[in-house]
Amino acid sequence: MTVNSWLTQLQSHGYRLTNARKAVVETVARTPSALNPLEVYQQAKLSCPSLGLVTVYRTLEKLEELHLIQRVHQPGGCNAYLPHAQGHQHLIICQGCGKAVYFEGENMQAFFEQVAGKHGFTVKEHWLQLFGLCSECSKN
Amino acid sequence: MTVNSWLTQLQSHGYRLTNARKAVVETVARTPSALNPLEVYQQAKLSCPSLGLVTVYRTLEKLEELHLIQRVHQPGGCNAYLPHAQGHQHLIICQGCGKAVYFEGENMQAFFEQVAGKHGFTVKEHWLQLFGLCSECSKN
DNA sequence: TGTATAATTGAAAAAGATTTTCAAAAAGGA
DNA sequence: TCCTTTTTGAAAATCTTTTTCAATTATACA
Repeated sequence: MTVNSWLTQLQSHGYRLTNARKAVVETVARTPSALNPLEVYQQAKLSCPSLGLVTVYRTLEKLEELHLIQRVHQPGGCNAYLPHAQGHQHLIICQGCGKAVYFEGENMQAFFEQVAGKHGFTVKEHWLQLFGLCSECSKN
Repeated sequence: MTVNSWLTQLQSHGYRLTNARKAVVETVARTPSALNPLEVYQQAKLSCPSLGLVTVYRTLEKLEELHLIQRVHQPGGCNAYLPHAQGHQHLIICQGCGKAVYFEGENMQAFFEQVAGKHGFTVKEHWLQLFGLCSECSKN
């Protein structure tokens, strides 16, 4: 279960396990779409009523630093987070419900290097993201 | 020349040509890397000393609305702008000097549709961006 | 070439998002 | 349980972006 593994990782890096952190971790780990700090706060506050928004910011920062979550860039904003994928993966995000799914990079690296090479660039990193509709949302 | 074409476009959409707008347009059109509003302001103020930051925000908004510039997403922030590419293109950004170059999408659409289909998604849009070093910066 | 008028401007204020400060509370080792 | 250090939430501070508003300016028209 992602939640316990994240809590263990926080602890093994010297961070203490608190109710506030558990609530934030549970919220981000179980939500299938990217949430911004305010959304995490509102959701996590349900299970930890004393939670403050500041603690959400601080916890997200630690989770990102441990590569447990990752910031997601969308046309509407770039401050939402998702659990990090295993290895290097790319994202498809549903424009209807926000659901996000990772997919493998396949062998695009060679293609990227070739294209970049034409312009004299050496590629270090790449971002690939698809936007569309998931099966549920394309029904309507 | 991009500058004149942008000014003409602004005018043909009912916007007046002012010194403030000319300074902003010139700055964005001639800079080979993505600039954020503050950077545009500092640069454009050199040729229009009375310029205010607010006007930079308002002008960038209009240029984006006319699809003359486009917002660029980078790890360090998502509020910088570049001239818009002809047709659908992708970006390579130099991590050293910030220089940005567009490249054509080739035939990736079919691949994207196939990958997305595996997860039940219909693709509407995609983002692809490469980060690396340009020929100048990879020398050092 | 003036003049009227509607758009545009910059400053200041407001709004939003994020970060810092700080005293009180809580976690976890002894 | 006690002690030390971390963590917390509230408030204040900071930064970015937007709104408000009176003064200025571009442009159509006489």
